[in-house]
Amino acid sequence: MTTVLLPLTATSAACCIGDTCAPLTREPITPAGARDLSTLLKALADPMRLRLVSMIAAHEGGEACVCDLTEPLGLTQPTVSHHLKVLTDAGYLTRAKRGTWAYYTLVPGALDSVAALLRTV
Amino acid sequence: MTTVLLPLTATSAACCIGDTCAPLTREPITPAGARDLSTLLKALADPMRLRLVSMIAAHEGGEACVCDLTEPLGLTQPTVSHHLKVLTDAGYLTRAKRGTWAYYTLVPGALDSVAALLRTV
DNA sequence: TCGAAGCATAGACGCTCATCGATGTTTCGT
DNA sequence: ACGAAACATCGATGAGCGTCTATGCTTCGA
Repeated sequence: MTTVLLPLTATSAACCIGDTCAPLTREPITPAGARDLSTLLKALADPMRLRLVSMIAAHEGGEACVCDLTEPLGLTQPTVSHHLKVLTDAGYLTRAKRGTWAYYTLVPGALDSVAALLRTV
Repeated sequence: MTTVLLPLTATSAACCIGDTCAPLTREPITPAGARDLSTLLKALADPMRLRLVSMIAAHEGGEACVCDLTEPLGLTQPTVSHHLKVLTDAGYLTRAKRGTWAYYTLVPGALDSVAALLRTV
């Protein structure tokens, strides 16, 4: 499955006026919304995938190929490719193939979208 | 295990000046930091637990007992108690027992702390 | 043209986790 | 004192996931 979930818009974020939510009794998250958000969080809820995202963002040019990421993580190449696919399918990364190399880049605003969604829960 | 992980401080958040990170080549997340953040995200990366957090926050008084949450979720009481323990151990909820009832409350700023950490990845 | 390099995919294995039924513990009425 | 109610804990089970080895596909250089 290669469905892209991001970007998502924080639709029900107009709850907090000052620094606190005045009426705490807004409506709870919908079951479908909870399922979608949990899918996004599951993709990030792994130590190696978090390090992958961070290493790609910290790499020069904001992109990195698989060969750059395998050795510092101590994982095999298929495992790294698997994690990169999970992150790409969730919408956090994009893949650009140049020659024999596959360069992965962080999607701008992807992490911020999830962070914004977290406050709407 | 009942170790409380939250609250966490976003120590390396002084990266973005305007709306974009000027040097994208900051240092990547540490392995221990990735492990801790993944633990926090794992606790939230479940549809029922997201709905629990949302339902507790939306409930009157900002608190709810187990009996309030079992029926709308369609889960058994032991399963709901299990999820509430996971969320409490992660630092998202607090437990206050009054009589035979156990009232759960959302920890203020817990979700915002994780959201802030997400942008530091 | 052919071998090598980079990467993706397939299949398998072991572990974690979500959920359940059963049971123990505590507290409140009667 | 005793039964009932609310909740936590325990043990089991089935599904999902992270990781590996093996293999296939694509691209480049000799």
